[in-house]
Amino acid sequence: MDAALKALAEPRRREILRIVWDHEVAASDIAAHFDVTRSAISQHLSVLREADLVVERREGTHRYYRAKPETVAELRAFLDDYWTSGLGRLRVAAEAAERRRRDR
Amino acid sequence: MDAALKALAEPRRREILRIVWDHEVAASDIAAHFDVTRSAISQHLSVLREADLVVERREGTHRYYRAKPETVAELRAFLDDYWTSGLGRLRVAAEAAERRRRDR
DNA sequence: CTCGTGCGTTAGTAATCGCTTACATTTGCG
DNA sequence: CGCAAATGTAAGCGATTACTAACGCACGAG
Repeated sequence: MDAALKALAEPRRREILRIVWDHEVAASDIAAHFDVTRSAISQHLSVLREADLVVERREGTHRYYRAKPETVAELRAFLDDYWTSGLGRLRVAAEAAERRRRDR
Repeated sequence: MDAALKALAEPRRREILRIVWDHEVAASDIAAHFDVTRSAISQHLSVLREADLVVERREGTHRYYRAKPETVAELRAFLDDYWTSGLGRLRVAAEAAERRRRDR
């Protein structure tokens, strides 16, 4: 999950994920969208695959990538929880105030 | 916005932002939560401040930090849009298919 | 079997990151 | 003023990042 968020902190990878969101796209077709080398894209795809954000299917000499909706959904849920889990935050802040009072 | 997402890709900074979510907390109180140096936390706070995710208020020798809800909301909106903006994705995928057909 | 194509992998590089240690700055207090 | 507390800043370090260039490998066509 942490790996997924880190992977999407990179704009290029966000764009790649968009491209393969609901279609399988071959690596070279993905690379055609960018000004960088195929190699760079291949490495980005590795990062996305290791973060489990995309899946790869091989067919002949081609390699098709597609977003993995489960992981995307998990990441989304993780963030939604982050924005809204106020209880944990309040507790931690209260502890800080408490500690400050005690240590003086 | 990009800076904000990048800032939150770091677990420590996510935790810091949580701590100052709805309370002003002094730098040293924030640092007390972690095993790393005050200095490291100070640098994390700089990153968060430059990403406009927190604001700083000085009072005497203290420096109080608090999350900036506007930026958090913007980031959240940006991501919500990312997850759901399907039209752009379809267009891009269609272009890829088109290009592939043309180039053969 | 051999050659071109599609892609990954390796090696190398400049930049950035997260961290520590040491020093600087500001503020309040006696 | 002189010292201590709260905090930032600077310098340096090992790890990682995003990239390029070059090579390697598997597959399909002839």
